[in-house]
Amino acid sequence: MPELPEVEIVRQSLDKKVKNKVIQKVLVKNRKLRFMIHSKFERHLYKKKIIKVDRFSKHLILIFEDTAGFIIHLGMSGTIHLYDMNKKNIFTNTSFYHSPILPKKHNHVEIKFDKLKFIYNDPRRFGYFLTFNNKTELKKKFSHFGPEPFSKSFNIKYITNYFKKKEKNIKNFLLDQKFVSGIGNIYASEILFISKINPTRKAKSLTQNECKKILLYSKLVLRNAIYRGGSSIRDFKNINGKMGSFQKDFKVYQRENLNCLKPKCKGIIKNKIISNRSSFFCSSCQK
DNA sequence: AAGAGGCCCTGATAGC
DNA sequence: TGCTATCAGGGCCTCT
Repeated sequence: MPELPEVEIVRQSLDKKVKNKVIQKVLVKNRKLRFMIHSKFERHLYKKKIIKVDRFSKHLILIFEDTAGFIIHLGMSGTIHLYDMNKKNIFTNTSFYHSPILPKKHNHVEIKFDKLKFIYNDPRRFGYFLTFNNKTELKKKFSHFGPEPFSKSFNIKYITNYFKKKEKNIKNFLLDQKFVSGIGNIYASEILFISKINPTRKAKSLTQNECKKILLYSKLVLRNAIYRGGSSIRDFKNINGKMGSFQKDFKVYQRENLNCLKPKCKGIIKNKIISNRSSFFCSSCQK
């Protein structure tokens, strides 16, 4: 479900809630996720104090006092729910059921802090947990990932070099985490719309100016989405239960057959399946 | 080496 | 009401 902006919203909220809290108990109810949750997972977390919740790309990184920690990837349907035993409050980042009730089915991991319970729920099981013992190990986990859009190494030289001789379409590159990490199917369509680039264009065919647009608008679209609190597709909520509002800004995503929102453009938004993923674009103004 | 396609899952929704 | 088909925001693996 979540792309970089949604994960960032979860990170911000989660950081406030679990920072400086000590893990008292870990209960793994179902180890089957994309990768099996390691048998040492519980022991790895037990009695550890979380000093920070960080993020890289679509990964949450929970860091302990001793620089060890663990990574959470939410996959398509992973959600995090926090139950505050003092206030009897439930904080949830997403709710598929429009309900503030804690989910019953598909809870995989429960982490208990003093007066606070963390629940990881994932119906489709595309998410995963990974542990690391120190900074070097953490760095290694992300060594095969490309830069985030906000990174200095994601620059015009990097993009133009990368696209040389690349036959694959630009849409697939925006989704390719080895090229740039953090963009998913929604924002890929949005970035290409603002850049006025057709998703089916071969990467090598992009001009220097078009590469600049990819660079600029990748940053802009994601920043704006974070600012707006993430997207609310199927009721995305941040961990305080507040709805994100970026979906109000969608220019093409899920707007099939509607008018193009570019001023004076008479185009209609199309949905073309590219590599088995829907791609929304205006065939009139995206060249 | 790059690129295409299959596949891992459950649940919501649409159409009959 | 119940069946079936289709689709979903991710990304790994295998094959060519």
